[in-house]
Amino acid sequence: MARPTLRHLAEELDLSITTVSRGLAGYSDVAAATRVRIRETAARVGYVPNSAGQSLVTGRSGFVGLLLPLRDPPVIDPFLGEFLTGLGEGLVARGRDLFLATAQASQSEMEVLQRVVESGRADGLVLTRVAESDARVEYLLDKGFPFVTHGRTIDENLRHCWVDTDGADAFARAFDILYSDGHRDFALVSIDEPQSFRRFREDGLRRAIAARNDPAVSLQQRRTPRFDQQARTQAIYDLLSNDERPTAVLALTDEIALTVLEQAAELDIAVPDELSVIGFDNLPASAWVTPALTTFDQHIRDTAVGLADQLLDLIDGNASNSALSPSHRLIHPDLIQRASHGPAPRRHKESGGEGNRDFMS
Amino acid sequence: MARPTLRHLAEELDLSITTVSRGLAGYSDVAAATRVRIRETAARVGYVPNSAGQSLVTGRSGFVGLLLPLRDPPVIDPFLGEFLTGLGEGLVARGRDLFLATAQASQSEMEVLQRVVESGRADGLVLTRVAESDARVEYLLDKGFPFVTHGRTIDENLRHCWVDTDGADAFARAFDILYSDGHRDFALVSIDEPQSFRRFREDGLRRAIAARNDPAVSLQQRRTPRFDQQARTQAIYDLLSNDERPTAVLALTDEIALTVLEQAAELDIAVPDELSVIGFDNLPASAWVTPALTTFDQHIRDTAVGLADQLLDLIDGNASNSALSPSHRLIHPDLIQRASHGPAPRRHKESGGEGNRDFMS
DNA sequence: GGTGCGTTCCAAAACGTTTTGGATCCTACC
DNA sequence: GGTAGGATCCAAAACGTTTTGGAACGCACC
Repeated sequence: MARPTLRHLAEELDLSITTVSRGLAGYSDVAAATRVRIRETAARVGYVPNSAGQSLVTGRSGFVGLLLPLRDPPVIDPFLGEFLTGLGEGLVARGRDLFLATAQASQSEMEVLQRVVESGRADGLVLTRVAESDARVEYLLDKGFPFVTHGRTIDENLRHCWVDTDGADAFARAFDILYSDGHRDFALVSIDEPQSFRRFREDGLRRAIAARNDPAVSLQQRRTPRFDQQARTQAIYDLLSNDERPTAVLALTDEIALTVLEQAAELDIAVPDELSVIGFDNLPASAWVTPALTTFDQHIRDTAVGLADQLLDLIDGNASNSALSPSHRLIHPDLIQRASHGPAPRRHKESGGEGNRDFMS
Repeated sequence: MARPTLRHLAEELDLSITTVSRGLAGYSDVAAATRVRIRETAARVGYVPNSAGQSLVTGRSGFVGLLLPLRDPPVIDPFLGEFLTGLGEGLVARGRDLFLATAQASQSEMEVLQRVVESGRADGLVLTRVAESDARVEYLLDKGFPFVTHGRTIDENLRHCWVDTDGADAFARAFDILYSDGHRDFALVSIDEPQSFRRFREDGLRRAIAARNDPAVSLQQRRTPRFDQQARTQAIYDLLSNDERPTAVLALTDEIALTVLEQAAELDIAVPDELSVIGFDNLPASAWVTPALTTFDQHIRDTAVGLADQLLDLIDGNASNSALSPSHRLIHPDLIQRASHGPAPRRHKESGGEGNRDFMS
């Protein structure tokens, strides 16, 4: 027999479809003995409810969707695997499955979004990599569709549920560590795109600098397009071969930090003796490289589990909960101290004094 | 209005549900003018067919499933992101979505498999990381359910569709390169688990050695549990601090190769001058590490696209195609020549002669 | 005028499930 | 003996779609 249905069970048991259905669901409506009989036969023939039938009548698909952004240059998100594993873990614990909606390069992400929402293929959505202001968020809020985001938007942080990494705090901590180690000449190497994670990390650094209120502190900034490795390498090369080379570099991501290490090696700049580098992400490569990169771990997997929980609360509870008091969670990244940072080098000019750093503008 | 249905459209257009449905599907039995009218209104109200209704009547869910193995120690598959991106790419091009079934640690993977197959949530399945003999494959063959696997099983390669990397060939090539560079003392560092990719790679190496038929060639082997990094490091340390240390190490995976590089550095063994190392996988870390690792690129993304194509052919075409002449594809990995391999070092004993290597057993 | 055919439309059934609103029978109680 | 109420079961409707098997109409042809 192909797939057994409720009707097959009903016939075999000489019961009605209703009774079989309610027996399986455990309603007190059906006699205990009958319930046992039903369950036994169901188990024996390996009955599994057809999900299309189920979701047609319940209005629930049992799926949570994730929009998979297919980038124009085919770049693989290094966190995707970890993130998905976490989502899967969080979802399966509460009986849902994950569904990946891939956006073709040709059609816009918004079209895919609409298709998913309107077709009822998913009961809720997870959005990643939100932009500072994000059209997807607006659309979903407008539709009243349950969703959570990994990362915040800038403008209106309170209108929907999110989980985010506290990048501002991490960058402030990184700065404090380096400052305490005597560094005064900083550089920030970042990207050229209005991603909100960039905004928070950069702001965190700037606020930490401002809080010190030390005129000796200088900050150079370099921003290049996110997926243009060549431009990035060039910018870092320029930064490091500069007369006013910084003694400490904060990289927006490990990917950038690794390039900093590479270019430092290229220019025979000793890390960490002459240059301290701190990244963010804790990529696997960061542990293998020499010197091993000091960085922050985002706990991507935990973040994803948290997002799954948040979303399921939204779906299972009252969906309008989102509008009333959306849940937010800021995850505290862990500093992974490794070998790429250390005390500031003595400057070439042995001036001794503190505020007397003539190479600064 | 919530989600518009065919009935809403029909009422608005003063047509029957049938006509609207067939108009949208483009059947010739609705007048061209009507068809245009239908399409216009559908687009205007943003009609998207409800997928539960659709799949209930068509028997197709529109989903392809992937079983996500949740490992007991929570290890993240480093290829998952790339693999999924490829799958998504291959599927979206032909109008399907991907669905991830996570297996809880508690329930066995087989239970999840059965649930997916019987519930009709997926029209086909992708299996990864097949074991030398795999219960999942047996089950699906038995059920006649469409599926493809990434990797082959050992025993019966011809009963189902697969795409695999030609690991045997890669390891043979790696051996030939090292042999031509003068290496005679080899080691293979591998895992302790009956994964079929291990089998093929190891066999490829052994056959290449046999083909040379050179009694001067020796091969030491080390196998440790797959996810026990400590045991692995220890085994590699032992191997390299051994009196009869090899001059060339072939690592089953880059993850292993990186540990070899790490331990070589620990023991002050210069790579590649004193030790050549070749890996397999082309992990991102392998490019960043010093010396950069020579390895093979598996083209995971292309592999995944190929799997998607194969599976959709199976689903859309005749499913029994699988039994008659299942499609196989062997992907040729690319050698990525980097800095971790080179000519064999002169041995300490300057014996000059060829077959006169007294430290060998 | 009847026949046949092509065009355009539609009512109804079907997919498999859950839920609603009883129906039936039995027991207990007055 | 009649009735209330509990226990157990079920027929039918509903979810939204696709497909089957016509129906209705107009036109051309003999």
